[in-house]
Amino acid sequence: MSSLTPSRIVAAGSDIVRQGSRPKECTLIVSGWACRYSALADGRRQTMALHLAGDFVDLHSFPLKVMDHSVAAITDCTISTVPHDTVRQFTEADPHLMRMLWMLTLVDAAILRQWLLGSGQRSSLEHAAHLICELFTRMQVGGLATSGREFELPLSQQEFGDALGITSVHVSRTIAELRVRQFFNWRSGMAQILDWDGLRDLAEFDPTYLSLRDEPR
Amino acid sequence: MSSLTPSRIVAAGSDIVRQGSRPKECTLIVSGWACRYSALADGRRQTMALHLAGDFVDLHSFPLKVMDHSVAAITDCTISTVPHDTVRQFTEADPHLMRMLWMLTLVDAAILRQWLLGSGQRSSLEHAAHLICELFTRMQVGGLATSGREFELPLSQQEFGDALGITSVHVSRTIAELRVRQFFNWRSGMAQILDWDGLRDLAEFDPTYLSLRDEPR
DNA sequence: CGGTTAATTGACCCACTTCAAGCGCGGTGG
DNA sequence: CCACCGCGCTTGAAGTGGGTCAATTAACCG
Repeated sequence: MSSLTPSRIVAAGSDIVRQGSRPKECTLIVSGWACRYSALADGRRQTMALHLAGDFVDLHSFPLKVMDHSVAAITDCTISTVPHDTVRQFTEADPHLMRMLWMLTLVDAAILRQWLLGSGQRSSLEHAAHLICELFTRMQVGGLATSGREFELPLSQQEFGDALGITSVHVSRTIAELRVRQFFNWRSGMAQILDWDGLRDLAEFDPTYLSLRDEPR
Repeated sequence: MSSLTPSRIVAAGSDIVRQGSRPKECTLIVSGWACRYSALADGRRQTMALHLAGDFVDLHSFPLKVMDHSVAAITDCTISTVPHDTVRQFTEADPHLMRMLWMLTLVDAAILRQWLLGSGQRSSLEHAAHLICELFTRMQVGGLATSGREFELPLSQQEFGDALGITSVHVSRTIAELRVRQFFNWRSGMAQILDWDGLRDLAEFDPTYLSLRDEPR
């Protein structure tokens, strides 16, 4: 889209959008990994979404105005932005485009519901397996998987745990269990699926919620 | 809106929309309480949203087509529906209306993020306090609070626990603790806030995420 | 090759679960 | 009008998944 600003690079670890701010533009991840997160006063931190290349991280700031959470770069990220004014013009001219953007935020919400289901009801092993299935599926669809069973997962176990709502110590034990079961391996930023069916069944993963099928909208 | 169908009544406990279905209309709660939920194969169940009079429970089915979760009536509910075709016509004619509906789904998502933060990081006491603050605030805004500190909360402790991701036994103990602290009381469907500041501070409740302020959209 | 950060492992702890037994209370029928 | 029933709430005792704390090892990096 010609209305994208020239891309810029954000260093790993730094915030892209801050909670409480009122963005004037929407941010698109061109490359790298980012997360949305919120923290409590004493530092307990919850990641609410993981974003890959091709994702808008703050589309909701267009209708909602105030950010209720922050977005941070996990790896170095290349980002590009679209001014809200441009989004407004384009979407008012084209209802279909508005529906598509709306839909993107709804897929984020559907993912969020799965995370809540995982956090509330799944064991940490099931929850981790589900997140792995989700990320692998999204990366395959986005053409980001290295091969049929490998993909980059450049998170620390701490960051992975922030998404699951468990400690890094327990992430280590959980991944160890997945290794023992020969379901999954993950070392130095590279992950491989060893047994997709095993993971899928353990997690009760059903990709419907990702709305991958082409449908008239 | 004249495009609403005549309302009908759904009995407490029955499903309003089923997971996997493809609704042809959007459902509005006219009176009563409803919830969105998902369940795992063995019956573990997570509530993903609580809806009151005035809420659309499945607006997302308009852009997304397939329901990734179910909606159930908690109390007897009066509901009304708007055909997707009507929503389509009206929103294509009026971008502002589309943005407003989009915004409603985004507020649901913001609530969901708070629930995830609660489920992942807050203790059950803090989490319960936060949910109480949220519901009371929403009911006040909707004119549904009985008085300045009372409101109807017609859920069983089981249902309340399904929203928090804890067992009904632990809900009982948690509410007991809030009673001991003189923060909150809840008996036979009626709840009262005894110490708003206490609850708010315990929960770190900040209503910004509910987007209550009027803003140009 | 030393210095730093991330992952692993072990021992102990605790918030919440499970199981099970009372209890209160509204509803119903005799 | 009251005995009885059933369901939801409460309470206690015991179990457990994941947390905390701390020491060790492995990976990375200049």
